[in-house]
Amino acid sequence: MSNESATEPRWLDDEEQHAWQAYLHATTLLEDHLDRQLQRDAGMPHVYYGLLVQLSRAPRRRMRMTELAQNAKITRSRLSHAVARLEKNGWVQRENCPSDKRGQNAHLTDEGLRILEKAAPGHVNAVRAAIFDRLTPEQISQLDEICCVIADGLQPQGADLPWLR
Amino acid sequence: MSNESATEPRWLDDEEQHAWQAYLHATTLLEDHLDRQLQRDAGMPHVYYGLLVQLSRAPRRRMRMTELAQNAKITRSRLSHAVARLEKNGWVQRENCPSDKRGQNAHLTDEGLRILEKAAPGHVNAVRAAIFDRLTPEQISQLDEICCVIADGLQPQGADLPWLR
DNA sequence: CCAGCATTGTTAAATATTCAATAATTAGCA
DNA sequence: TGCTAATTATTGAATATTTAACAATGCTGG
Repeated sequence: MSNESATEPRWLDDEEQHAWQAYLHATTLLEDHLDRQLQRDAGMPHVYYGLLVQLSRAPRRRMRMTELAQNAKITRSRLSHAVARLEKNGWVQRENCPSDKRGQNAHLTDEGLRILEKAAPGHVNAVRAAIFDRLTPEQISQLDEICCVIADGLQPQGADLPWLR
Repeated sequence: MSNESATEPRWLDDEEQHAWQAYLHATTLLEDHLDRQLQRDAGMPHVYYGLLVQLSRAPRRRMRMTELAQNAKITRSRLSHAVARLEKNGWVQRENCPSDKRGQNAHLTDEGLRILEKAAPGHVNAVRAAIFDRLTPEQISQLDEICCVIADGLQPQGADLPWLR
């Protein structure tokens, strides 16, 4: 009768605590850094840039809103707002989906592609400088594996929906 | 004269690309997950929770605004807004700093501490479930090391200010 | 067919964050 | 001392995100 696990959780030990702190510091510093870099050089936050990248890789530079949101790991609502803004910039255009009257396709415009190509080198540089030029090849593959484990655990992987909220 | 590095950046190779994608997915999924968990269980986003944690560990549960911002890796402006909100909740209180008339101390109130203690178990659980229960001890120390490297590279480490923006 | 349920994408309002500018104070130094 | 630069913290406005609700359309079983 000495098991109090119901009321007393398993706290993090020193190593876990340290790793967790390091993780928080690294991720927040990096995200801030990339946001500023892209805001300055391309006029958009990192997430928006990621959307353009996704679209640029899609067939005909088009993607359904839901699929785009899934790939970028953001909610549909957030995507709606983001695309509205990108559309105002002329970088993305919305189109009705032919096969589903509810659907919309986001289309990366020529101008959007130009902006993306202009921003890409600086962005890769920043990512390299922050990560890949500082880690050994072993560490890169460790990071990859670790992140996959974490991401797998957070994806509603059983079902493919409603995936996020 | 075949070096075009000035115009053509070193793009990420396949492994780097994969690791980068995994990193982005893991970090955004995790941050969203923790934000929702804490918003639901404690009525505040993850960053705000982190501020309360910092204060709870500080001597007399008090800390100068700038120091708090540094520890949490956020801007002073963001902290000002955050503390304003936490103060409205009654969880934090601002006090004039005795030794520097410009300064303010943020003080974690008794009620703030109660809220924190109530929220902590669920939060640790969530962090454990997402990370530490899924990684091997080796991976945990790898993650620690990797994150330290990344964070070190992004800190204006030479000077201790202006540290963020 | 069609009634109900699910999915798609959007919206408004509340909340949070960034950015630039500001007032107040302190520190450095001629 | 007195002057300038730097530091502290805040503010307002612009931007971004969350949350819950919604309209429109699609799907499915009776």
